[in-house]
Amino acid sequence: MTARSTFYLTTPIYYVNAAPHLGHAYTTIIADAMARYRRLAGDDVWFLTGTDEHGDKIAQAAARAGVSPQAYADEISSAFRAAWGGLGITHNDFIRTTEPRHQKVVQAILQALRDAGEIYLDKYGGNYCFGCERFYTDKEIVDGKCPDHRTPLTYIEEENYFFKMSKYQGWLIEHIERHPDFIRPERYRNEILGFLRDPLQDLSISRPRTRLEWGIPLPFDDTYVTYVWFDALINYVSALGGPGDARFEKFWPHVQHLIGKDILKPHAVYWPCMLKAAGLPVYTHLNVHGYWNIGGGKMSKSVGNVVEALALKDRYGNDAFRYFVMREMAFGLDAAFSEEAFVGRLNADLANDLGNLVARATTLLAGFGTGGDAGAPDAGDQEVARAAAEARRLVDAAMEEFAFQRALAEIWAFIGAVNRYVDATQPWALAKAPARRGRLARVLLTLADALQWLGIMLGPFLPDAAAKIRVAAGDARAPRVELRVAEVVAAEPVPKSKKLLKLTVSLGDEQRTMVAGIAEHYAPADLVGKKVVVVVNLEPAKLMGVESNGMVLAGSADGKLAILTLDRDLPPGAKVR
RNA sequence: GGCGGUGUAGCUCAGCGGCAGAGCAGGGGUCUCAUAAGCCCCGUGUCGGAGGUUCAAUUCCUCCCACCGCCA
Repeated sequence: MTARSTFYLTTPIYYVNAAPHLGHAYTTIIADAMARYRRLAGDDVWFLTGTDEHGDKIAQAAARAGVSPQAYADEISSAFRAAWGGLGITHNDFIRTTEPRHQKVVQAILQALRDAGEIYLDKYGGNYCFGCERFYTDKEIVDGKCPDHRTPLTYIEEENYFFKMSKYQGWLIEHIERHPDFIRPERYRNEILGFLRDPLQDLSISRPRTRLEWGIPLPFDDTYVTYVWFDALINYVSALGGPGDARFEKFWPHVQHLIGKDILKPHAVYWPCMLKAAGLPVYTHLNVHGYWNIGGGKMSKSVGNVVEALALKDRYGNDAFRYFVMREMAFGLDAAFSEEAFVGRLNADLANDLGNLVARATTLLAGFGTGGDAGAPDAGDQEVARAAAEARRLVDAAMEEFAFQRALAEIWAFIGAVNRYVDATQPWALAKAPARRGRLARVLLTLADALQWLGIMLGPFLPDAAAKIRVAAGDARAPRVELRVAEVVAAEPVPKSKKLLKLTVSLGDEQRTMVAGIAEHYAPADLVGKKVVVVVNLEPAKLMGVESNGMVLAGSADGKLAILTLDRDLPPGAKVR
């Protein structure tokens, strides 16, 4: 028994300059799987995603489209919401940086930092690229042009506000060294420690409104707006209502961020320094994943094939898509995305191993049932239970470090074990030997247990398939209710009972006593000769001293009660299906 | 240019001082409950190259080559 723990998980907020694609979907899917997994473990989970909506690029795109920046952001943000709906994402909140609740917290934090002397105004000049929304150093410039856009740069001299990030360099290095899994996997931690070996610069956090209108105004100087990261990163705090809010106080101390490696530096360097300066606890873990390579080339947000990749979800199903991205990519490393690999996984893992196991188990359970006295578990049966427990332990360990691919591999190792168990025990052969019915029942119970376990453990990864498996396993275990037509041959009140009648019913070849709670609605004489519907395979039960061997079916509503009868005649004992 | 990473079976990768591993693909066999699925069997690969340390190196060290990342 572990104590119920609190867990706050975030995805990045996605920039609304592009429609949702594979990169966004991967991050969000693994976050969802993690959130579902922790909920399954009984944790108190808050799972946040959202959209980042300010900046030049949005303003420009809106102008090109002939709409306001807000209308433009509304449209793309809705597309993200819709995409997550389609993928069955179970986020608890969706934040947008244009929402008042976010702007309020950003401004409060900026003002507090300004008051504390953490923000200062300074003048500087440099070569600026409007496309990149940033200055370039002389060394970076290629032939006097932007190294990225290949367009001419503009020399700009202006005053801006700066955050005193450099003063936190020593603290940050020490924090990372004292918490080895603060940034994980390790390769990204090393990358940041390498970066921090050189002096850290202060961070420019503003842009003059003359140049950039579409942003959050600085609370202490409204001729400026907040620039990029001070706006975007604070979403993780503002979505909880900010310091002082009950939700913030509850979840913030347990926050873990999930990001792609493209935004490592802001999250690993700027964000901890910002939090430290604001007097807020830093996150517990920054979990960093790699890129998807598509068709041999780099994944790029502007390339159409990343959108096509997401379309495979519609062609092959949500579960298949989720499974592929989580199983194929080793967390933290890059991976290749191709329809060929996708279909390979689909066939080998989902259809052959899992799908076939569920199909054969369902048929076996439905065909032979789990009724009757089950024999004692033998070593093979116990091994299945042991394998399930071991798999659970390994999946827990893998999920602790966001190793989704390993978690799935462990579950599939169990699926392999169950397939081997079915082959070894051969329930179809046991069914042909009447003397081995007890053994058969035990094997089928073991199989039903295994199926049930899979239905639960696969839930975070394959929500739809897992739900179907749980239904199949539940049906197998639930004793099938056996219904018959019965004729009431005698009826009398049960002594000292207001509600109960003792009925004697005929099932054709036998007579039984059944006690029914219908005395307030039917007189004994009204019932004799009636054809009713009864349950015949119940355990005997004693009611007010009378043993009842079955149950008469009746419906009730608003104090009225009616027993089920036939609208045509059938002989007593007729089966009801 | 500086720092770091990676290079292992056809493919994707694990192992990281003690006789080279897994999954997939491929070949063979077998069962019939099952989705032409399952299960069983089949891998001598200069562990990128060259040197070195060691009784012993895929594993540690140095250099080189190739690719990748971060920084400039």
